[in-house]
Amino acid sequence: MSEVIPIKRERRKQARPGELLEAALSLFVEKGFASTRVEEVAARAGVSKGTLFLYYASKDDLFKAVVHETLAGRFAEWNEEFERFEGSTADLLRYGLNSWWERVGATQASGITKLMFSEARNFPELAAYYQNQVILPGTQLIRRILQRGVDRGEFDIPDLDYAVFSVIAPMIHLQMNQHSIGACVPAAFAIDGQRYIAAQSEILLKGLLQRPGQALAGGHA
Amino acid sequence: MSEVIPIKRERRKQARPGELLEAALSLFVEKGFASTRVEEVAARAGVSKGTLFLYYASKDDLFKAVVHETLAGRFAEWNEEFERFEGSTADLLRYGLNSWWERVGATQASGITKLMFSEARNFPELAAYYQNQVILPGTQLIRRILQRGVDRGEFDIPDLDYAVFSVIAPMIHLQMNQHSIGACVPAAFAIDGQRYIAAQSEILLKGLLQRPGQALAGGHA
Amino acid sequence: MSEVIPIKRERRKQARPGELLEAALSLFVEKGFASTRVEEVAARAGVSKGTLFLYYASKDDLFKAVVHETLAGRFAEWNEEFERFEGSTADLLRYGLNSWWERVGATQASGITKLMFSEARNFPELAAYYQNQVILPGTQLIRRILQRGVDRGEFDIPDLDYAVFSVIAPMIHLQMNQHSIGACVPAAFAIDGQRYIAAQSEILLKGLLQRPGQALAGGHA
Amino acid sequence: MSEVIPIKRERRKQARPGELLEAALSLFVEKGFASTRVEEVAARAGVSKGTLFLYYASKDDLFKAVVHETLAGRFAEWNEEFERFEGSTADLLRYGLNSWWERVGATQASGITKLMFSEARNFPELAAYYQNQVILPGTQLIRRILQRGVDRGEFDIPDLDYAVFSVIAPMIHLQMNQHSIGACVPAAFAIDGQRYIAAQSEILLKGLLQRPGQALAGGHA
DNA sequence: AATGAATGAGTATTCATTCAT
DNA sequence: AATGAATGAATACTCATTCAT
Repeated sequence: MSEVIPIKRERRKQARPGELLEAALSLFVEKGFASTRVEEVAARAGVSKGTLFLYYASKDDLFKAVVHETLAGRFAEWNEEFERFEGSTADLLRYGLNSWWERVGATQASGITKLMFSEARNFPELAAYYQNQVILPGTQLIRRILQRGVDRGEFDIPDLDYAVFSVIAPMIHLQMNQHSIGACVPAAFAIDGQRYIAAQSEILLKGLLQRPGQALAGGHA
Repeated sequence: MSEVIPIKRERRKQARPGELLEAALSLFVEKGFASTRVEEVAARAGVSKGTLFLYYASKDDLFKAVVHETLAGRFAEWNEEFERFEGSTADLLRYGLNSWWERVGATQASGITKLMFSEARNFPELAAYYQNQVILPGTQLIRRILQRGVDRGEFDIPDLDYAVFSVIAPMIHLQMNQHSIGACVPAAFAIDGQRYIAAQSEILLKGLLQRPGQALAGGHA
Repeated sequence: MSEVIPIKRERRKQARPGELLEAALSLFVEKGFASTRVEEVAARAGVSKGTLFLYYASKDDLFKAVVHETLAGRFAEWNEEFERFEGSTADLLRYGLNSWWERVGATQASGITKLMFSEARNFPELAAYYQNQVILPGTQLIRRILQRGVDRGEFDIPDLDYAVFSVIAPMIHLQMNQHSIGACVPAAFAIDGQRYIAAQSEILLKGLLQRPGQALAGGHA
Repeated sequence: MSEVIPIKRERRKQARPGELLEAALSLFVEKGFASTRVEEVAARAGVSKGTLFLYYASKDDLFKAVVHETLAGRFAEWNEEFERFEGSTADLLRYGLNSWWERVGATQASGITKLMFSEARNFPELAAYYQNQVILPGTQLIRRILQRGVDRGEFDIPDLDYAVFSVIAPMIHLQMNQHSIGACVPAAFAIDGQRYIAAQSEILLKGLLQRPGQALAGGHA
């Protein structure tokens, strides 16, 4: 009874930065950084313009905070998870892509990719950060998975370094689409993420798997 | 003697709109629509700000013109070319991807993709245009190629509608990368387009091709 | 044990307004009224912004309080002191200037002059107050001293009303300099107040004193 | 008749910077730098806000330009003029002070002094410039005049370095007054510049002149 | 057609002031 | 009394657009 329950003001203060970042992410993704007014961000977060500047010193700072917050320490957890996986590498890859879809692709967080690709050249410093925090660890994670397949005799991959893009490309494409053209187009044309992931997984896996007793028919049959 | 000058001037005058569009495309791709100043566009095209407005009524109009100009009638020619192709569908696909790389991917024109994905939500009207002029015809072109493979017993494609993305995704990814992160990152990390196309082609084709006498090992071998 | 704290607090509380005025005076003098943020004033006084507004209803009010506090009842004491002086009027003037230097010129209080001259036109009401509380009484005090010299046959002053400025001008100049250019300039260029007062006193007195048996050589020799 | 007379637009363009500086000087003097809005300056110069920024990149830049413009090369001319003077040094000093009053003290230009003293600490870079362009040359000019008087046996000046302030102080005081308190006070209290200069000149000269056959009565008669 | 001077609506940012705690 | 989070009016500065030349 005498316990001091955190009251309105206090509770809100704690929540402010997060609410602002969420609002900023969605608006930056929607309209781009330059076309988003800080006042809109503040309004969507339910505060006044002045309050935003209490937490972030400038619009640029806000952008940086959005990127850091959304990306920070994404991969530690996943690395572990995949390290412990015990099934076939094909299943690992399927599982990975589906997990990614559920945890990232289908959520707000996926917008950050569109944001980075759209604004990279205006924020080279952030582009470098993204390269180091997302692209490199992501690429390495995928590379380790593919390597596992090769090591276990499951996969046959001539150019391992570039094969990772077979996994990355659909993820990028799906995210970019969702947050741009896909959002402007009648529902009939919209891409179904789950079906997309399923279809790509199967083609991709068939493309990677070792085929007992035969070489690729390729080239000039 | 008095002939040379008028010719030069005339040619210049004729060239203006094109020079402006070219300048605009590269700047829009570099910095985004909102962060590009019309004065920069004019300067890069070698004319004054006022002159730009002689040709395009507004910055938005300029953007639309850039998109229309860059996209107009892209596919008619290709459709025919592919219709006449006589080799295997695998080769057709390889040829298509390489052609695309040479004629689009490796050129300025590839920037339009980044532009469209970045700005779609601010120009829904253009997004629709892009959908109709590029995405639909492009998708259909690819779909026809895949269908050809299926019809001829070369390919085995469970979900044809979504299989087209296996071809599209790498093209999108490559273009987006080139004009964003890829442009901000040390050369060592840069992606080699030709190698990228080659690697993806082979994985993709292996993933699509009919495999005599066996089903996909899938799931839980 | 429980006595010490309340005393401290009490003393603090009593001291607040004074600490705030002191902080405000020095900051206003340093940076001007408009460029000084109330938050800085509060910080320098060791309280929060909100607390300042507990004591002064607005920034303007704070400014007025600074001026009133610093100027209030400056002259009553001096008038008496000078009234009782018994030596020569030259000595009285010397004594007056040196006293002023010690009690005002060399102290924080001198800043108020810079402040008033800088801000007068934005605070005409305060300018009037300053005119009445400082300029008029100051002028009259000096005028009485000069009159004393004339009455006692020590001084020869053709235009008594404007002669007072001979005394005032160096004081103003010295104060203005101290709190502006003088504060921005290498020590080598700085003006030594005491030497300044001494030098001006002597020239001034020589300029005022009766010269037995001869007229000014001046003008049209 | 066929002569191309500079037309409205062109003529105005040439005049712009000067008109802006004039407007800025008077407003800065009136209200201080911080309290003057650039829009007011533009309005007083008869142009829009945007136009001001066409000529001066920032409000700070405008301020610097005002100072430079008003002060630049003030002293070259005067130095020469005084070098050629042939009368008594007393007359030279009288002439100098009256010239100064007519050419500077009574004009808009005098406001710059108030401006510099008020804003020096916010623009240390300009304070240094003022020190070098105005205070130093001004001091030296006056010192040379006083030295001339000493050299010719006209003046008796114990502390020459600080004696210059006897000349400077009234000029500063007069200017400061004019542009601050003096502008806020009923006409009855206003200082008459010419009378001020006259009164100070005579007291000052009497204070500087050699007195044949007697020392200063001073100190302790 | 071409220029570039001029405009003013639009936007990021600051800061005096309020008020819930 | 004291705090400091929140506000929003105020202001410097930008840039698409106009238009006289």
